[in-house]
Amino acid sequence: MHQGSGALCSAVRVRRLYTPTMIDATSRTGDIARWSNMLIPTTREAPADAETPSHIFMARAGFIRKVTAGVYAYLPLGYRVLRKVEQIVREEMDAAGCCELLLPALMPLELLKPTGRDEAYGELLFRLDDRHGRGQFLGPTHEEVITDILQTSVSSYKALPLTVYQIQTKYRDEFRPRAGLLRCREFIMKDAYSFHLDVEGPGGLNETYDRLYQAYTSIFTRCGLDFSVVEAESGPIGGSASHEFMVNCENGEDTILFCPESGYAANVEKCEIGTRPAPAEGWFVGEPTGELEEVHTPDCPAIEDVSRLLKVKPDCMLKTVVFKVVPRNEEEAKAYPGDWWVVACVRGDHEVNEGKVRDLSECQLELADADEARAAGFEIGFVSPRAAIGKDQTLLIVDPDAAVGFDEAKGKPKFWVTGADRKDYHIKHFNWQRDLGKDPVAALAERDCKFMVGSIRNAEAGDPSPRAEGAVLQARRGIEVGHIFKLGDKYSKAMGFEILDADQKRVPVIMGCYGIGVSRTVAACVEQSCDDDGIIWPAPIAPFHVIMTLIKPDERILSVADDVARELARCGLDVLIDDREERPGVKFKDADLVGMPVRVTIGAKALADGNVEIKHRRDKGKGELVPVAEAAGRCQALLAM
RNA sequence: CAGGGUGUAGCUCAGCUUGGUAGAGCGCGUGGUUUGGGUCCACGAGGUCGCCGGUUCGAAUCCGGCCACCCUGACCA
Repeated sequence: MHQGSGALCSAVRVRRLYTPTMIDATSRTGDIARWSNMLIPTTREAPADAETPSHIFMARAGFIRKVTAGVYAYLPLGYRVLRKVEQIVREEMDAAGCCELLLPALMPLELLKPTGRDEAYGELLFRLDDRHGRGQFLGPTHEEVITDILQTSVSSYKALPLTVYQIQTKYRDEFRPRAGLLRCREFIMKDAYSFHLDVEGPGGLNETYDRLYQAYTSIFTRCGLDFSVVEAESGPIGGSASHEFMVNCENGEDTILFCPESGYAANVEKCEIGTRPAPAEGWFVGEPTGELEEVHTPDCPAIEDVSRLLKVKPDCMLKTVVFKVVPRNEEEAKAYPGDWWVVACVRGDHEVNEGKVRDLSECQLELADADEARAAGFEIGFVSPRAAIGKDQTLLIVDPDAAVGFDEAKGKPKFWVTGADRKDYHIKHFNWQRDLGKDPVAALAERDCKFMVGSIRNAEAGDPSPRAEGAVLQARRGIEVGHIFKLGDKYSKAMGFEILDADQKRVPVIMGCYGIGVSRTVAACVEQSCDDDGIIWPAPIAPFHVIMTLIKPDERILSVADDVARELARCGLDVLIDDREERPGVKFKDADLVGMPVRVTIGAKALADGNVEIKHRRDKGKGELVPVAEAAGRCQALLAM
């Protein structure tokens, strides 16, 4: 848990906010391009595999082209957006005191041996053999290389703290790439790594972590995104504290939960649940609902199957999941010989959260292999909490929502269905006190070390907030665009990266790592900002700020267009002149599709009075008539809105 | 990885059940027409029907194998 940054830990939901000064912050001269000179293959129809708005529109508008599953070419307009996002990332990273470098994408497999990530990454890792038969891989992230480089180039504590970053193509052989740029096998990522002597204090990890938290907030704000920051699990990269930056979007793959009272927000994997008080009668207390009855449930290992077959709601069922203890080191393996098990029991409509089971049991766990568990007496698919009773090396944890014998809402004893611990059978009228095989109330009272009640399920909307009395969690979907981690000494220890401190003591270096999915951010922008006609780019990352639609591009009109474009460019605006010999309707449709924030229409009629038409992409209709001389100013004003 | 589905023109798809050597719309080219929200008309170019094998006089179509792509799910049994 990240300590000491108070407000930073709470959810920050940032409104779309960008100002004109951001557009021409560098006071550079804008670009001018003619459509006829560019590759912008717009289409009326989307590719059959495109389903989400960002995928459909970026394909139709000619920003990207699929080359193979999860691999895309960035066409000129797409590449311009990508570069603009990259530039924002660069500016903010540099401002936060980080320095840019470029690591290789292709690396030797041996590099992952010390941290064991060649195994840990498994199938996700893109592997290949070179002509000499040496194992190579394409980098999914770069902790090992950068640690290796720093190890051989930084030998004094005086060089720390240090934060380096790169913007690189990453490779992950996803099970299932999907949704265009949102989940790719090849994608662009900014990854940063920081190195410290300490966690706390000046120059420590926390200081950099907080600074990059702020930098990320600036980056996504400048990109025009509506996003939330949530507490997160650190996942396969490992480490302690971690925050995710989530674009708020219904199409997102991640579920986040937040407390409207306290501002607490977390990924569903991580989200804590507020106290769920014991029933008035106490845990497990309640009369049986009937005789214990065994029912034949062939081929129904899943809750859903049984629920359908027996016409029993999942919230009247107990789901029992078996984990095997994995010794964390040789000491543990020696202290606890043989197989140890943790049995987690939750209500049928809930999901077991492995992280919570791990924390409560204080053991490293993995889901038990079905055959192995059967051999140990757990009839996987038909397990009940009874299976944990009477076994020596087995801990049973029951979630509060499952640990009830009396249904307070209905005012009568709780009816339970659970496995019969025998293939193809379940039991009805399970009663904790009568049928468990030991007295759960007494076991709790005497603090039986093999039995406990604890919060071990994923949080859901409607659960009590862990941070505000009486408040209730709400759910929202999001797209993860940034993730920051405190790694601690995980990598430096594994790779033996130690350094002499001021007291001449060898200490492992403390690390942090910080990622931004650059290409995913581009897609997330489209998800969040489009309408039926196409994309509506936020000005700071639009491929061009202005599209100039020429109704009939004859010499005179072209000359006026060039003049206006030069003036706009002088103000720092990028201009795309649609000079194609196309019907006006086609050009208007394409202008809406590609989504430049401002359109300047130049036609003979308005021009006769010295006017052009200017409108924002969000506004319908023809736009307002503006004298040619005032066009640049009007465009800037619109972009600032 | 499991389950389902699809591969036919640059794109979106029909044709396959019931075998006879391939179609539409969009796009593309030429000519005309039109010129402020995907004009209209005519003519035209473009396909080893994913690959390999089998059945057959004959296969886009039937059978087998492979490959690619897509959807759903996914350590919760």
